[in-house]
Amino acid sequence: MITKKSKYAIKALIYLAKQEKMKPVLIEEISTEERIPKKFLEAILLDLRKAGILGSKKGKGGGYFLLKPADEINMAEVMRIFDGAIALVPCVAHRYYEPCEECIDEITCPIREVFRVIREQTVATLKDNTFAVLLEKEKKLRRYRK
Amino acid sequence: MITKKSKYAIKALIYLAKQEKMKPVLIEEISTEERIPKKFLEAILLDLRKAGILGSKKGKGGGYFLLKPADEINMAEVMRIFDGAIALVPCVAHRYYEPCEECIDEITCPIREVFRVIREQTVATLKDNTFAVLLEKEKKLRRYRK
DNA sequence: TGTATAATCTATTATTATAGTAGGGTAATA
DNA sequence: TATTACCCTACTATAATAATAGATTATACA
Repeated sequence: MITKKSKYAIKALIYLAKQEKMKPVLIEEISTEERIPKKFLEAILLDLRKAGILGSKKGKGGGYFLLKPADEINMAEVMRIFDGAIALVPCVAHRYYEPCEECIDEITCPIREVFRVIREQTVATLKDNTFAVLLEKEKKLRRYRK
Repeated sequence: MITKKSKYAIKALIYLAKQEKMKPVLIEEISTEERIPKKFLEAILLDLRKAGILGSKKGKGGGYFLLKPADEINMAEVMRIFDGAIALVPCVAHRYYEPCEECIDEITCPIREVFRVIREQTVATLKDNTFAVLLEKEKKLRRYRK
């Protein structure tokens, strides 16, 4: 399961992607609109800034804003920031590789291949979903609802 | 990430699938051969028995054995026993459905669809991998190694 | 230049899940 | 009928998650 941090981060980024470009948005506003605990959101936005996804401005008229266009940010990179590896076992992770500690022989491990395939499928799907795509999906869903 | 319980369960089942059919294997033997803490393994095998995957026999000559042929047991059902839902968010889980507690509106949630696709891909891959398939894979990997 | 504003940093805490361990009880079989 | 091996209950250590509290720093603007 994905963590709340990842989910909150995705929600906050969708909210920011809807804004006028580069216009800073208050933590307070995102917190209220998306119902995310303010202090918790603070830490999340800070991580997104450190990862180079968001920019920030202090003082009056300050806030957070996207540093890149919405079609250049995808769900895979966001989830990796907060949840680490996307793979279900560390031995097939791409950026967070580690041998499975209980593994006797990685080379002949038959389940490794299975989890490698799953990781590739999952990463591909997450990468396809940029925040531009997510905005489009939300628009469509809202139309169908009416 | 998958839990150790799931990994140990898969390893134990592979070990049992290699045995002469219906011949009970001691917990002690599986524990030693697969390097799984014995007491921990006991609980795992018990869960597999309660799930109808394994049978057991007490007393001398007893032990655990597969109740079904290896091609009728797959990784998805095993992982569900120990890790619960395979989905990355509860709102797209098949057998363990729950609304996401922080979700404002499930109908217009754009990430739900993404995680639904990922769940379907993952489950399909896990289901393809029956324990008969895993045994075949292991054989192949051993051949290539030499 | 001062002050309100808003992000940033440092610490602490509650809760839950994981990964075991300990020790005895119970049932089947030679 | 003693042995063998499964079965059950309870406990514990560690780590991760999901927060909260309070002090600090940077910035705009009057």
